[in-house]
Amino acid sequence: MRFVIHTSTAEPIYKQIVDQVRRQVVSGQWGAGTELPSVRGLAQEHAINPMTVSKAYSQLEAEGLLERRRGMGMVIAARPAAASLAERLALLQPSLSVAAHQAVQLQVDSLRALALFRKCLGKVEKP
Amino acid sequence: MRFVIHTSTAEPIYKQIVDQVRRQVVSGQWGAGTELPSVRGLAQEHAINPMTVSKAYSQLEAEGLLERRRGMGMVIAARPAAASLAERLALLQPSLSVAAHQAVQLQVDSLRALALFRKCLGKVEKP
Amino acid sequence: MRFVIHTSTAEPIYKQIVDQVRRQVVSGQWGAGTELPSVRGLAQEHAINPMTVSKAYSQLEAEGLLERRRGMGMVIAARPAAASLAERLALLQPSLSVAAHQAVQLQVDSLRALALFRKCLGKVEKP
Amino acid sequence: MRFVIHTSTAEPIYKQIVDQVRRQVVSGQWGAGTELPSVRGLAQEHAINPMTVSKAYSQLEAEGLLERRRGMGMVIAARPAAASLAERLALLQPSLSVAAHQAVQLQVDSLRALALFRKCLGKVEKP
DNA sequence: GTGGTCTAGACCACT
DNA sequence: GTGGTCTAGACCACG
Repeated sequence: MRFVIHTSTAEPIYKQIVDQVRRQVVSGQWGAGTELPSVRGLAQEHAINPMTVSKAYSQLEAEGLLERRRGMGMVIAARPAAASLAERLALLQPSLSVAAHQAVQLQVDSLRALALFRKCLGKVEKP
Repeated sequence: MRFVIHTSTAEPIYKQIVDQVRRQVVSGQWGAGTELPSVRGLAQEHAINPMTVSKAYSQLEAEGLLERRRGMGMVIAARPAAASLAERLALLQPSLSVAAHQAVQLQVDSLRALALFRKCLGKVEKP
Repeated sequence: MRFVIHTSTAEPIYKQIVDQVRRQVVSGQWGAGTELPSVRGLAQEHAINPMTVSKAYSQLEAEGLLERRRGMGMVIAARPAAASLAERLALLQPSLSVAAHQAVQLQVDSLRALALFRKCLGKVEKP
Repeated sequence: MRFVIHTSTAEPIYKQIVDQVRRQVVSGQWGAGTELPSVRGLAQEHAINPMTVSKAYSQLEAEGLLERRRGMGMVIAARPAAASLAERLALLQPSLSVAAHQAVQLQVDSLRALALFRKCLGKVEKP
């Protein structure tokens, strides 16, 4: 239930919140019904504006990831099953296409590019 | 000598141009003296604003990567030898780190992610 | 290309904008590529805050109904053809169901309810 | 004596209750002395907060539509005769105006809109 | 010129 | 207590 906010990064604060909630839900750590910190509470805790938090929550609500309990805060919404493997691969492809394009432009051959990607995966999985 | 511009991406157009020129030079594919497309030509070809192309060229000129030949457009500046493999891998890493991060968030295991990346590389090399 | 904004209504301003754009697109009156008034322009024209307009546009962009042309304002996104008559009737039905429910509770018979509705339609068409 | 509560609608719960009672009384279906469901009973039946029901009843009491009988719950207050047809039509008009506005924006012609409304009325009367 | 982001502070509605 | 909405004004990135 903890958020890490970097106010000095280029990434917008509201986006940091959105992504963190999204990850917690996708990874199953926050199941349906989990209550989120209140807009004002989260804002005060990190010394940011309540509007900024509200914007993040609103976006997550629009996505169907959060539900508003009137007068009682936001909770993780009931969700359909996780996306299929094919769907998740389709979501992953754009980033890999971009990287592949860069590898070719940099004259990095496929073997080395794949080795580097494997290394990156290892780092992310066990940092 | 071809540019690929995505106008619907979050990445600014001028940055796409800068990065692509940089990679072509760093990888040694565009040697010193190579002529770049004219500002107007490139702008018209991709239906973007000439100011945007100009901004990208100006930034590259400020870096010393391009030289302005009066009345003859821009050419790749005289440069030391192409970057080493290690340098090129360092330039490639950020994109792969992002993709790796997304793969883990999407619960796509390493084997499948690597297979997808290999497929993307194949597509770019032999389209 | 005109918006009607009621600041004294209970309905939020940003929602009025969202709904009006949505209907204009769904009914085919605003085709793909139609340019929308700028955030600042629309705000000034109706004496409302630019943030309010921005919020509406952002929501429409998240829905995929609008596209952001960087530095050039928002346009109606490329979309499938206008919704069929059946789809438009489906969008209209909820409001009419609510009204029908109220009519029955108010003991207003169907003939009189229909007559009143016809009158309302006349007013809207030729105000 | 039944209420229909939609918790996922934008319309506040307390207002749904107030409006439904008001219409039943105005149309003469609930005469003076009719007993209303208890705050707790109604709240439990629809899984809503008793405070919400209480707020609705209090507002109706303030209007003079309900009377509090100590220890015996609320009853419809003694009232002049049911509202005239004109008054009831005036209460119905706002909903129909909204629907008419939407019909025009959706390019649904009057004939079809009226036909759809007739269908909705039929459904509500004989569900 | 365009939209995006954030802040500070106000008022409202709902539970 | 909760979130929603709006205002006013600031700064930034992009074209």
